[in-house]
Amino acid sequence: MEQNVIDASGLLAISTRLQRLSDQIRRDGLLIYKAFGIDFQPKWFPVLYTLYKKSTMSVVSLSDEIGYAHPSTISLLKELEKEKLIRSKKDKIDTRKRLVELTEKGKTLLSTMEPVWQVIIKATEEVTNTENNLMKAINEVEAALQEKSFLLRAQAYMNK
Amino acid sequence: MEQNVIDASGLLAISTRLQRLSDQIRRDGLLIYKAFGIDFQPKWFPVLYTLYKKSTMSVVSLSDEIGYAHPSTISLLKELEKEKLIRSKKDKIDTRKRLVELTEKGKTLLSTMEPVWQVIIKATEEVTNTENNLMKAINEVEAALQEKSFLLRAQAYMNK
DNA sequence: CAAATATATGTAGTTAACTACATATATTAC
DNA sequence: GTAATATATGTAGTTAACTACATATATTTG
Repeated sequence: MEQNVIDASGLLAISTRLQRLSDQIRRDGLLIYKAFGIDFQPKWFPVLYTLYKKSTMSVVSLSDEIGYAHPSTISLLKELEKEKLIRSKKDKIDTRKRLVELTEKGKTLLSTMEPVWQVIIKATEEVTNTENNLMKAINEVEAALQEKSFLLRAQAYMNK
Repeated sequence: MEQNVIDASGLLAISTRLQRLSDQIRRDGLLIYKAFGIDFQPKWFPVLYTLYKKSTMSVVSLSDEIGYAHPSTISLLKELEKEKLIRSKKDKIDTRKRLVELTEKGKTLLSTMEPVWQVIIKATEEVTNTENNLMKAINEVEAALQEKSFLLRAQAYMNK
């Protein structure tokens, strides 16, 4: 009985729990990069890694790829441009588009990060490979939400 | 092979993924309350629910209970006080302490929220009860981090 | 019991995402 | 081929957590 109350509280506070965990991991991530003497912020990862894989992308396609609203991507790109890790140029065909790519400095940084990534990946695996795997759980939940939103699911229960 | 790259990328971007999911769930939570015509923000939940369970608490003990830094709690309490959902009084014994409790309005709101919670709980269960249960995964990861931090685990790999 | 330390609360400023709105260019439809 | 619509980018302001610092009161120690 009391267990139900606790479960309810946990479920209702799930966004809070997720955010706290996110903050915690990000702070430690930053410390790990520092310990390796690398000037890199965890929040840069999705943008830089995507450009590393895909070479050249427009702002919106990059945003879609990493799952961010485009203004968030723009502000990350501003930082990365200031750090000279990326550069951008106009698309000759569709002049609305700004094409973004890694600079040499960016490519060099990403390759020097390889060993750090190995460490982070191992530590993350160690922490998340519990009975219920967190990464897989996130993937599954995101897939479920894509199929039918939280709000629609709730509304189905409301109409009963 | 490609699968490994995707996994590595996912693991490295874990804080980003967690935060995005958190944002998404919170936004939908707000919409659900709105749909019920209840003036309630998801972020209020941990504070109000804890006060509902424990009656009266100081600012710091409340913060510890919900796992927030105390300034975050103070700013939530300010909002809740403005909404007249909570009130506070000095601790007669230890005058440094501010004791916080629900007002009648707060208690009434929480009881009218009971049916909404049921809907949210059901929708959340539906979304999170996949093969790897998200709530359980969070609990497991938080327990693992409490035992040994992410940074310490990474450092163990660095020294090899 | 006075000084040093610890604890409780509070304020100011930061961060990293967001939404809403604005503008420029491209595409589609008549 | 022009008008209407859609798409791409950008700016401004918001949000909800945080850290760092400041102050007041309690507790501990010599």
